[in-house]
Order: sequence, then structure tokens, then C-alpha cells
Amino acid sequence: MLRLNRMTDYGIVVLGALAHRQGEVVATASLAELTGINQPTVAKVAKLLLGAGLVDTQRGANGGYRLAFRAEDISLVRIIESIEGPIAVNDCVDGAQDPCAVANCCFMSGTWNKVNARVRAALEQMSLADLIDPAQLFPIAGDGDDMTVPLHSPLPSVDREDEPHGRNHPDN
Amino acid sequence: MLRLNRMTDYGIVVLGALAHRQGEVVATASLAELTGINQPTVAKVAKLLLGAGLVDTQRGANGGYRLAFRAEDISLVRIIESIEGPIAVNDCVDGAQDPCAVANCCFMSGTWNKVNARVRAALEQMSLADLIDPAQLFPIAGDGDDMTVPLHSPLPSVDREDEPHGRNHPDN
DNA sequence: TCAAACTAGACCAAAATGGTCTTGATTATG
DNA sequence: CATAATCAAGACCATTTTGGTCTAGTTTGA
Repeated sequence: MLRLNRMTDYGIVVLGALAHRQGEVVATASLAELTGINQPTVAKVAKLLLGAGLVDTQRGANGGYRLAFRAEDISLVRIIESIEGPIAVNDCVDGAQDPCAVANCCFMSGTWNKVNARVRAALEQMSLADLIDPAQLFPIAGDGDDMTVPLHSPLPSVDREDEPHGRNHPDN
Repeated sequence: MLRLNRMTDYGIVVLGALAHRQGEVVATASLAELTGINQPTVAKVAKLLLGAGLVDTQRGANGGYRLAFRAEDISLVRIIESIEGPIAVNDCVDGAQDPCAVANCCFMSGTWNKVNARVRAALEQMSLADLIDPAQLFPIAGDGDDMTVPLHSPLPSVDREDEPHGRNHPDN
């Protein structure tokens, strides 16, 4: 496990779509069409990204969102933290959302901070540009409107009814 | 976020207690007293650890669990994976529990595998011995029975009634 | 003025998680 | 051999988290 939540996935895809149209202001409705994510969800994610400063917004008619930086300059950690909050494997880690009950007398916190820092470093090295190749991701975007490239898996409408979906892990 | 779940915390603490009594078979009831985790939960965690081969068991009267390896030889990944299943930031990662819908045509899986491998590597480098210093962790264990050292935070009975406990992250 | 678009936040359903309980099998001990 | 201690297996439920929708309000271009 240790998984990212789905909103983060969405965030990456939305940022990818924006990266593809860098400089342009794109409405959430267009982003929804481009990515296959439905509009209210796009809006929710975009708001979070806005709060973190990863995108700019323009309100009112013809408004929308625009990437605030180049894709190469946005690290994966930054995306994750803008959506999920600070990375913290634990409550014992500095910056955790509800700090460990034992607080600073917690003698394991040093170790957990180390673990956390390493995980964080692993994510720091990866940029939005590494995650997606915008050119490849949305090939015809810009003229066609109804096409949607199947992304990695942000489409909740794809139902996989035959799978257990439980968190059992029979194999280890 | 990207947090470990509480069971994993418990697992580490339980392994820590076993490490302290390396070689001995310890009943779940004793482990419960030592760690402050209640017995049924200890049993649940111990069973998972058993499945992963991290501990040995002996059934029947005077039975219990025993650490199968030296603390230095048990990596954090191994503990995590024995309890939470394979590390997978995503469904797009090889070994994920329910594979990405787009499966092998998923062109982001390469990247995600890379991210995943890095996270995993960060956790691989840390051993149980690094996580806890058994001698320090359970100082008087073995004679006193009712004492319980406050661990980092595995005590669900510690109620923090004044904290919001929501997953909001106002600060970024 | 109007419609398109973002903003804010409440709200709900579904899933995951944490924890308990029961029933059964195994084994040391007297 | 009987008993009690202990693990084994898994059902079960309450709480929390997550994902997603909805409504009402604000901003702005035409």
C-alpha cells in the first residue's frame, strides 16, 4: 500500500492537460472533456492546486485555469502535498497533521523523520514533465472536442465488476 | 499523507517487543501487556507477521510467537508489506493489488514503477533494529508486569478529545 | 444585463480501517 | 486423560476517510 489517493491522480492528469496548453487559460469544463474526469471533480482538484500556487486562475466568463510553472519545474511532491497535505508516513513525523500523542518525548520520531525524508526525496526528484509527456498524452487536443485519450486510470466510470476490491493480499 | 496504517505501527511495536526477548516464545497476552496494545489486536497483527515469515509460532499451552530473524535483518519494507501488502503508490504499478484498468497499455506505468521503486528503496534501507532500540524500548520488561512504556503512539486508549481529527490541511 | 465561469462549503454514499467476538484446533501439564 | 492455555480463522460492526455531487454566491466578458 502506501498509496496515493485518487484525487492526486486526478491532479496529475489535470496538470498534464494544462501543461499541454501551457499559457492558455482552460475552463474546468474543457479540462473535464480532455481528461475524462467529470467537471465538478476537476473543479475541486483545481481549487486545491490553486491553493498551492501550482496554477493561476481567471474568474468570470472565458475564465479558467493556467499552469503557473513549466512542467519541468513542478515536482511530484509538490503536487501530492498540494492535494493530500504534507507527506507524513506517521503522526510521529514533523509536520504531521495531528501530531503524535507523545509529541516531542517520542523517541522514535527521529527515525520516522528520516524515513519520511527519504520517501520525500524520492518524490522530489520526479517532475510533472517526467510523469507525463504532454504531447503524447493529448495528441489531438485543441481541435477535436469529444475525444478522450484513455489515461492511466482516472476514469471512475470504468467498472471492473469481477474483481474482489478487498484489501486482502494472499501472496506473501 | 502517504501514511502507513496503524496496524503497521502495531506490527513494528510488536516486533520490537519480540526483538527484546529474542529467542523466547512470547504469548500474545504478554505482548499485549508489554506494548499496551490489546490482545486481540496483537493476535491479528501477529498472524499477519506469521504469514510473512517474520515470526515463528508455537501453538498450545505456553505457546506464542518468536522473532524469526535478528532485528538487523528485518527491513522496514518487509514489515510494511507483510501487513499492508505490496507497496504500490498506484494501481499502475507492477504488483498492485487491483491492477490499473488500462493494464499494460498504460504508458505511465513505467514512471510509476520508477517512483515506486524509489520509495521502496527508501524503506528497504531501514531495519527493525534502526527503528527501535529494544533495550531502551522495554527497559524493565521481564519482571514488572503492569508497567507499560508509552510508545510512540500505538495506544488507542489515549484519547485526544480536543483535537479536530479532520484531514484538513490549512497550511500550504 | 446576462450568461459563463470560478468560489465556497455543505452534504452524502461507499469504501477502508480498526477493533471485537466467536468458534475451533493444538499442546503442555498435572 | 482431562483441562486450561494458547494460537487460528474468519465473521462482524462501528468509525473514519474518501470520492463525488450539489447548491448558492461571486466575478467578469460581451
